[in-house]
Amino acid sequence: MNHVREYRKQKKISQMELAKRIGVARQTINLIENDKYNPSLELCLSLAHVLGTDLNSLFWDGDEQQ
Amino acid sequence: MNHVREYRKQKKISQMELAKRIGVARQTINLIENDKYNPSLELCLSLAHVLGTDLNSLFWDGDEQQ
DNA sequence: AATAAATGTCATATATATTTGACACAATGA
DNA sequence: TCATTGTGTCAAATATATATGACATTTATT
Repeated sequence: MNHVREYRKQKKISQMELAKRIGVARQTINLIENDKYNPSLELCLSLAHVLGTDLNSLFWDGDEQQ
Repeated sequence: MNHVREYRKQKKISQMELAKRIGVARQTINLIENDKYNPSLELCLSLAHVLGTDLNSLFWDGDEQQ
């Protein structure tokens, strides 16, 4: 239940393009977008930077959002 | 360069106590505090919840902090 | 000073994130 | 309709996060 896909589409780039910019495999992006696994912090930080946002916006849901 | 240790000390709990509450090994906490590796997102989320804070406060440093 | 608690660290084992290559199918555009 | 691009997914291999047990050292606490 993260917001990676939304932010990626907002940037109008493909999974492959996003993967290339971050330096991971396309499958990694795909699996993260579909909540199939559990990325490392370093990868989350790269995603946030490349997508022009921050950790909370991508991965922190619910009530206690600041 | 995360802020786990600061928030843990603020809560006045040991690495062992924090590890127990989160359900990981004490070494895992120790290595994260000392930037020896790269926790999973799920673990980061647990840390944020148990420490009463959020992802950005623990792991998002620098300029673009919101 | 002595005892206990907290921390740093090592070595080995296991679970799982991530990679690579490939294929099928959907969507898009020529 | 054909070609292209994007996406979902599978299987096998590799890298690395995490666990377990142990020990040394530092930091309270008495």
